Amino acid sequence: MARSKRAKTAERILDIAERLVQTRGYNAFSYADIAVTLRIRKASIHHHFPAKADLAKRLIERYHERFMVALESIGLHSPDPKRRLRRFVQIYSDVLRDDRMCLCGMLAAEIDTLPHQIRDELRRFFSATEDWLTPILASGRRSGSLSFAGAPATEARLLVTALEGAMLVARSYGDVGHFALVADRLLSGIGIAA
Amino acid sequence: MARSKRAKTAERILDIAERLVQTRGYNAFSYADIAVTLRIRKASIHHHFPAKADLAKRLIERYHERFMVALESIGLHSPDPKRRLRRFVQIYSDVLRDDRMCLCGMLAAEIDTLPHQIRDELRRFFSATEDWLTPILASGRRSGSLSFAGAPATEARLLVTALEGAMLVARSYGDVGHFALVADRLLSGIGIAA
DNA sequence: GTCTATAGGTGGATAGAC
DNA sequence: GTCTATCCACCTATAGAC
Repeated sequence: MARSKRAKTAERILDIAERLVQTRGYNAFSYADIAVTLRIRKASIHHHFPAKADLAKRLIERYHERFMVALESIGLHSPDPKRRLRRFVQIYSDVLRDDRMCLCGMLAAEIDTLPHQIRDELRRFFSATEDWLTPILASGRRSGSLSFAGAPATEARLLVTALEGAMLVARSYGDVGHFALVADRLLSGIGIAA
Repeated sequence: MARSKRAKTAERILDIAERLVQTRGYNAFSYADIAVTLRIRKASIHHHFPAKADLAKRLIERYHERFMVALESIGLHSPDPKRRLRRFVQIYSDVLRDDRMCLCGMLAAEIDTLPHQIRDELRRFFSATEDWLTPILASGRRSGSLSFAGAPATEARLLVTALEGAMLVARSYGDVGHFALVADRLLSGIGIAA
C-alpha cells in the first residue's frame, strides 16, 4: 500500500528519459541525468535498460502505444470529423505546451545517429498516424463536413508533417502561439473554423 | 596559384561542420570528426574556432547569409510569383536530396541544448524567410496569380513550418518523394499546379 | 534491485614547441 | 597555423558486493 502510488522504477526511468529526449534529444541526455533526477545510481539504470539503445527502443514503443490509445479515445468520444480533427491537433498542442517536442519528431532529426531498428519504429509511428487520419478525412469529405481538393492520404501527410514542423519551429520561438497560428490555418484549410 | 583552388582552412572547417550538423546534429558531432575529414589535428581547429559555440554561431550566420542570397537570386530572375515559389520549394528539395536537413531546422530541434545567442539567430532565420515570402504571396494574390484565404503572413508561416516538417519526416523514411508529396500539395493549395 | 568501483573511451579545451 | 602532449569532465557499460 505504501508503494501503491509509486510507479515501478523502469516506468519512472522511462518517464524521465522521455522528457529528456523530447526536450534535449537522444544524443544530449545521459544515464547520469536520469540518475540525478531519480536519485539512484547510473548502474541501477543499466539493470533495467542494459544499453541506451534498449531504453530508446522501449521509449518509442511506449510513446507509440499511448499515442494510438489517445487516437482511439478520440474516435470513441466524437463521431464528428471536425471535432475529431480539432482534438487531434490538441494532442500536439498539449505536448508543446508542456515544453516538449514530439518524441518521434525529435528522434527523426537525429535519425542518422540512431540504431537502424529505431528508424523502422519512427516510420511506423508516422505512417500509423497518417493511417488514422486518412479515413476520417475521406468520410468527412463524403459527408460534406470537410472540404479539400486532393487525396485524403495526401491531406493526412500534410497534417502530420506540418504539425511536426510547426512544433519544431515554434519551440525555437518559445511561443505556443506560433504553433497555434499554423494549426488553425491547417484546420481552416479543410473547412474547420477556428 | 597552387592554392587558388583550395578554400581557406576556416571555410573548409565550416563546410565539413555544416554537413555534420545537418546530418547528425550539433550534439552528435565533434572536433575529432572534422579533424579526421580534414586530416589536421583537433587543436588546429580550435585555432580557428576556439569553442564549439563559436563554430556554431558562424555556421548559422553563413547559412543565413547564403540562404538570403539564394532568395534574392530568385527575386531577380523571375518576376512571376508562381515561378518564384516553385524555386523557393526547390531550395529545400535540393538540401534534402543531398541527404541533409535544413541547418536551422536541425538546430531548432536541439534548441534547449544550445547557447541562448543561437536561439536568436534561429528566430531571425525563420522570420526572415517568412518576411521574404509574405509580399510575394500578397502581390501574387492581388494580381490573381495565387489563391488562398487568410493573411499572406499566415500562409508564409505555413509554408516555412510545413517544409521544415516535411524534410524532418521524409528523412526518417529516407525518401525525397515523401517530401515532394507535401511540397506539391502546399503549392497546389495556393493555386500553383505541379 | 541497488550499490561501489572502475574500466575504456571520447568530449571540448589549453599550453607551448615548431 | 599546425603540431604534440595533456587535462579533466563526462560518457556508456560491466563486475561483483550487499
